[in-house]
Amino acid sequence: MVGTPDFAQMLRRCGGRATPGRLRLMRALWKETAPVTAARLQKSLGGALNLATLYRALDALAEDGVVRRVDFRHGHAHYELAAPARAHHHHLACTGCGAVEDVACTLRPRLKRTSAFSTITDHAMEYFGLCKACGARGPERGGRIWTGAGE
Amino acid sequence: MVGTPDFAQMLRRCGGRATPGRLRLMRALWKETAPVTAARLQKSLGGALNLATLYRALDALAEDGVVRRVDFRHGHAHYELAAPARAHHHHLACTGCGAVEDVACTLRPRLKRTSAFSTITDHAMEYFGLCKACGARGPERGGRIWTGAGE
DNA sequence: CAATAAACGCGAATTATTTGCAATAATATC
DNA sequence: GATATTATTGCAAATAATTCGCGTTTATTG
Ligand SMILES: [Mn+2]
Ligand SMILES: [Mn+2]
Ligand SMILES: [Zn+2]
Ligand SMILES: [Zn+2]
Repeated sequence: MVGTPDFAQMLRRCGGRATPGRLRLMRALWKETAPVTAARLQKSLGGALNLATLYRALDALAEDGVVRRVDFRHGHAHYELAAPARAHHHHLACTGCGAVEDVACTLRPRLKRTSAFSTITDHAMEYFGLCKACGARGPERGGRIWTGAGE
Repeated sequence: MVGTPDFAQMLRRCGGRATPGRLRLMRALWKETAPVTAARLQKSLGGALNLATLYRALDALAEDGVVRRVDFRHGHAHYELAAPARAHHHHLACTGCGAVEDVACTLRPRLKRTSAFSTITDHAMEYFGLCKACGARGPERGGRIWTGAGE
């Protein structure tokens, strides 16, 4: 992971097309140092992509695990590059100024002193998976069963 | 924590008023077994509270830490009773059917086999706190500094 | 009981995100 | 390289969750 990853190949491997728009999107995400909003991303792309298109691309990429959606409790989503471009990790967000610091995922986060943060006032941790019933039902073709509609 | 907590006192201790609406809200939350949406909560209250009022109450309560906002990646928030009524914990949510299971917070979550779930496909973990700059600045009267407006 | 500020309902406004649809362009095939 | 197939795109309109303004009610305090 020395130079820039081959995004074109990465996109195609996920069953997508390497369009100029998505390539720019990947490169823009690659440069980011912290999760960004769709709106900010669009600006950073010089408005190259329509916002609706951008959301669609991000959704597709998140679906494939190439992009990770992050919730900082701001009322909107943030996105960042995930595997295989970037190693799995978590975040520490400042509720005061919005500063974000990466945190390694030890799955044993007895957070030690961190350089840029003084206090940890709260944390969120949610696990996602399949209950036995759904797991037994097998990977229903197409994935997602429960859409969340109405709840 | 044998019987029902004294919600009236709990509300007043947080600088709020023990209105019939908020008392019913607390009792409704107390009965819930998993985080619920504002809309669902309103129904469970028989529409006793206006949705806007409900959101205002939930915000205030979350502010005081009495209520915890949970993100299950459904595009809307879920709420549940927190301290001192309920012990701190986390969740395991089924992306298939939406089933939710509580997970103890060991801060060392090497998730062992759990009863109702077969697989854990993903998890989210975000920490919140204050960076050194904000921490040094002290608890600005009123709390929140960064509103997230515009980002 | 009167004063004060919190809480309420209602309707309108915001915001993030999604969708329908017709036009384009990337990939696979020939 | 030309062609068929299908994903992607832009744009405008639609949703859905959450918030706000404001005039009215009511809990709390003394
Ligand atoms: Mn990160
Ligand atoms: Mn719970
Ligand atoms: Zn800060
Ligand atoms: Zn399930």
